[in-house]
Order: sequence, then structure tokens, then C-alpha cells
Amino acid sequence: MALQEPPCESSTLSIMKEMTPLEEIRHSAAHVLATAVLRLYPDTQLDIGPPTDSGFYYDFDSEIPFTPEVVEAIETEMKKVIKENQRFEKIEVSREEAIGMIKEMGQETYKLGRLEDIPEGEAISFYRNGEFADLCAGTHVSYTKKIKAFKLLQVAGSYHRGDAENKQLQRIYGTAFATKDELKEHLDRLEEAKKRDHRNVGKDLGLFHIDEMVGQGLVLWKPNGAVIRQELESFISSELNKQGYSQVFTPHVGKLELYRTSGHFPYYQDSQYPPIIHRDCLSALAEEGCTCSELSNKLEEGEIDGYLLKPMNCPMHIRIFKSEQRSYRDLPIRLAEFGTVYRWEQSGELNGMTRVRGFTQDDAHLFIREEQLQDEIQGCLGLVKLVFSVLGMDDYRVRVSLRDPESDKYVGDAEAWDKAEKALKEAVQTLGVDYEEELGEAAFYGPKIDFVVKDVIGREWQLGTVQVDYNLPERFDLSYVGSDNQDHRPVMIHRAPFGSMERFCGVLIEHFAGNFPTWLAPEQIRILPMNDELVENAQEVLAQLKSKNFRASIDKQSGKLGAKIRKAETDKIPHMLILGQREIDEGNVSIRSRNNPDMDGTRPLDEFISSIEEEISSKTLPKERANT
RNA sequence: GCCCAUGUAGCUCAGUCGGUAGAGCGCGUCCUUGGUAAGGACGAGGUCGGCGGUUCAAAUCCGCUCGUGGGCUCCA
Repeated sequence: MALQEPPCESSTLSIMKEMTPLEEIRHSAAHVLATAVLRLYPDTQLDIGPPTDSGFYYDFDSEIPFTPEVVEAIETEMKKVIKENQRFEKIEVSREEAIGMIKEMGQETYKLGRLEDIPEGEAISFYRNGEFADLCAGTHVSYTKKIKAFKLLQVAGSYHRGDAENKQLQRIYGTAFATKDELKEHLDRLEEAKKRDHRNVGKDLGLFHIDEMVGQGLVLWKPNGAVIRQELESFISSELNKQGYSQVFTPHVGKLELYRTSGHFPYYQDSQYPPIIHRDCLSALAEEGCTCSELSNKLEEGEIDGYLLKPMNCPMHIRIFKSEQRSYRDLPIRLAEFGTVYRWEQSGELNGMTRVRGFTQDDAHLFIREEQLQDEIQGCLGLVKLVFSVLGMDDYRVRVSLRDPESDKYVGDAEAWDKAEKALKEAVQTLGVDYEEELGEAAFYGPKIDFVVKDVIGREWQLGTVQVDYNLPERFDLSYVGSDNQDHRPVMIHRAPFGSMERFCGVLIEHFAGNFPTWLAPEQIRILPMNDELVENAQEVLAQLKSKNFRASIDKQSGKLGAKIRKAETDKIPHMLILGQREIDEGNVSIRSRNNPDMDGTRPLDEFISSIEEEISSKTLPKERANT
């Protein structure tokens, strides 16, 4: 279910895009929803109810919990309202009249605030249908009967004005379409999408497991998933070698002092695993009767030290840079690491492999001279683009994440920010893709370019990222010796083409629905002997495949060929080799290929081997997506 | 963290009004030896997420707790 942000923040916004016919249906359905809720529960306070990308919702403040039974009753009432064929009627009013109407309806709690959002001088209107009227800029269908196909989908909590400090309301989500067929198609599509959900596919194909006893959001990569990850890592590593990166390794923990210097502690304390403090220190504090908050203070002040599970790799790479004197001739220095980091994400935010508490970034930090900035950003962007094109992921969005000028969460001076933002904007323009600038999406230390993709249910996830940072070099007092024999401050680029291996693989599983290209497939070839006597011949074939480093196996089950084929299909094996007496007599193998149906047929093993070698080395994408 | 939903065999799920559990797939053994998506028989597997309560009796009702799903908030 693509429960997205609405195209407009509020139904009361007066500056409103013209609604499409479908949006009108959905917006009207939201009003009918409110009509029905007020009929059943007249004490309910209404907030807002806009259309969204895939439906509509309305936020209610009600003492009654909207359980499934209640929602069903509401849906039934909505059908009645639609059947009554009420006319939608626009009423333009003055501000005073609007206040009067809101009070008359007893909807002061939220609607008066929403009214205040409408700037002075803008038109104020209500839309009336039957006994119900709602502050609303429109637009709507003419009669409720025009809402021919709708369905309430779920109830969710939501904060008034999206602020967790405010009261939590009950949001009812629904969707509506012009026809019943379209609605059914939409619901079928949602059902279909579940099948390629990485959590299901990951289980079916034995890719990963998240174990309750290990901990929330901590991914166990199973053998098959590990193969995919390893292939991706070696793919990116070989690209990094070409581009002059150096591989480093750093530990999973580091002293708190390191993160005090970087600014991550205590600023991000809430999203870190708690610090590790030496037991002697802890027992001494316990004897002193130190309270929890005192301990927390001492940690913040640096009166006691401890270790932190690494929440990010940058400070460690920075210390590597700083461990030697650097000359301008050495720059850029590009330090790369598959660095595992740990973050205490809120439990409600965890999600399969896409939002976890321990993850491995394909991280690198570039230490550069300012004049190298443009070239280096371009290089990083090129790498991200390469990753997407090799994997056939063309459905992504590029976001230039800038600081919110109103907010104070950012560090560093405005001048540096301007330079960094300018460099990124310049670079993205040469990328040759559409992009959007978004205020307030920047990291606290610098702006970034993010590559964002959607999962099967329409949620967006940030994958690749390129970030420019003038701030951490400052905090760690980094320098290099310039040609003028003076010290200069380097600029840093943080970048991760995959983002994290966990999230990337999660999204990739859904992208391919488990039908991986042969170079990534955990098992590339399966040999299916016709009967038990031929297993020995199959072993010979297997030995040849293994000698070529293919990942292959033999299906030794004594079942019918059809069953073995079915198993290989559901296991999503790219290539099957069927081995019967006929093939052995002729010195051939019979090929049945999921990834390349052109290869189907009978031919000598050598021929098969060379075409697979070619397929793997060129990272060919599956030609046809199988339906199972 | 918050709201709603949910947790039964390795997996997907059924289990009525409270009377201590079922199916399919998978797994094991045996039979079957086959030609491009499921051959057959038998069998093993569950103190129904955990703890507590109500009751003669709890998978079922209540409370707490842990996990999961969808939203919201958050995401260096």
C-alpha cells in the first residue's frame, strides 16, 4: 500500500493545484468518510482529509478506538451516504462566517487552527454534502454517487500536524477508483507486490534471517544471501581499485572521545547503543551512589570515558588521514571500507533489511583539495550511476538534500555550507538525470546528493549518497601541506554507492523478485539427472562446472523430472541442465534457462560453459522475468 | 517511542460457544526410474511467543511482557 504523503499538506490550503478527476473522487471519498464517522460518532473532532498518491485518508480525534469492526461499520455507513447521492456544494464565506460555521458544527478543536492557516485575503470555502460541511478549497465530484469504487484499508496513528508533541489522532486510510475493476486491479496489485517483498523472498530463498534472540534489526546473512553480498562487494571493490581508492579496515568500537570530537556524541545519543563503560569504573560509580542521570552527565562532560559501538566510520578514517603528514601531492586520498555501524533505531522504525540496527556501509571518505571538489563529486556520482545501470535499476529519484535555513541542527558556518551546496548543485546538473532539491534533508555536517528508490509497497529508501563536508576536517583540525609550504584544510566527501549492504540487498531482492542475474545468483546452475543411475554422470558434469568456478549443484532427489524442474524454478535457479541417457550418449547437455530462454536446447557442455562465462562476466540481466 | 493489528509444526495457515491441537508444503524412510512446473505410501515434528490471572477446565477470556506487520514521529 503506497501510503504516501498527500500531494497537498492540508485540505484547507487555499493555494491548491487543480485536482485530477481521480483526486476529486478520492478527496470526495474522504469527505464521505468524515460524514459517516460523524453520523456514527458525533463527538468526533475532525482534522484533515486529503487525497494521496494512492487513495485518501482522514484524521480523527475520537474516544472510540477504530477497531476493524468499527471501520466496517463506517464503511457500511459510507455506502449509505453514497447511495443518498448527496450533492457537493461549494460555499464561499467570510472569515467570521467560517468561524461561526465551525463553532456551529462543534469542530473547534482543529478546524479553527486550519482556518488560521489560510492567509488573509485568500478565499475561504466550505464544501457541503448532505448534513456535512467541511472547510475545504475543493475540488469535488458533483454527487456522492460518482464515488463508484472505494475501500477502507487500515487505521493508523498520526500526530496532529505531524508533530509528535501533539495529540495522536486516528487516521483511516482508504482508496478509491473510478471503476470497480480499477479498484480490484489495485488491490490485486498490492497482493502481488507482497510476493516480491524481500522479507518473503529472503525467507523462501534462504537469503537472510532476523532472529528474535539475536536482537531486533540485526541481520543474519545466510549462505545464499552472503553470496549475493559478496558478489556485490567484489564488484564495487574492483571499481574502487580502478578509481584510485585504498582499502582500509577499522574496528567496531572506539573511544567516546572520538565521537565527542566528531559531534556524534552526545548529539546522537538517543540513536546509539549505550556506551560501554569499564566495569571497575561502573562499580566505583555504584559505590558512590551515582544515579543514572549523573552517569549520563559524566559521560557527556567527558569525566568518565568509555567505548561506543561505531555509529559511523568517518571519524576512524579521519584518524587514519591524520596519522601521517599529508602533502598536496598526496591528495585526493580515498579511504574505502565495508564498515559495519550500529545505530539504535526506534523499534517502530525497523523494517526487514531496509531499516536495521546494525549495517555495513560501502563507505569511503575522500580527503581532497578544494579545487578537486567538482571532479571528485563527479567521480562519486558516476560510481552510483554505474551501480544502478549494471543492475538495471532505472527507477530511482535523485534528491539534492540541502539545509533548512530555519533550523539550528546544522554545524559549521554558512559560508562553508554555501560552497558545499553550490558544488553539489553544479555536479548534479552534469549528471544528466532529473533531480529535486529538498530543504532540511541535509546531514548535520553537510549537504548531500541522495539516490532514492521505492520498495514494493511504495515506500522510499535512500540508497546511494554523496556528501560534501567542510565541517569534520575543521573539528578534527585536519591539514595538508600545500605547494606554498603552508598548512591547508582539506575538504571531505563522504560517499556510499550502495548506501548499506543490508538495505541495498533488500531493495535488490524486490527489484529482481528473487530472479537474480546469473553473476549474483547464489546457485547458478542445477543439474537434473533423469534417474538415480545418472547421478554419477552428473557428478562429472558438476566437477567440470566447479572447475570453472560456477556455483552449481545436482538435484539428487529421486522424483520425476517435472518435480525437479518445478523445484529449480521455485528456487529461481538461472540455468538447469537436464541430463538423460540421450544427452550422455550424444555428449550433450539439455539446457533450460530462466535467465536466457535463447539458450534453451541441447548442445555440448563446453558451449554451455562459454556462454555462461560470458553471461557472468558481462553481468547480463535476466532476459525475461519468469512469472513464478 | 506512539496508534492499530498480529503471534498455533521448519514455512503458509485452519482451529466454532473455553473441554489440553489440525491441513498443505517441507523433512525422514520405503516404493516408483521418469523427458521439461508437483508420482505414491508410511512416519517424525507443536508444553499454541513468554510470564501471570480468571475457571473444575485456557490456543481460546483478562493483565503484563517480548517479537512481527502497517502507519505516525525519527533516520549522522
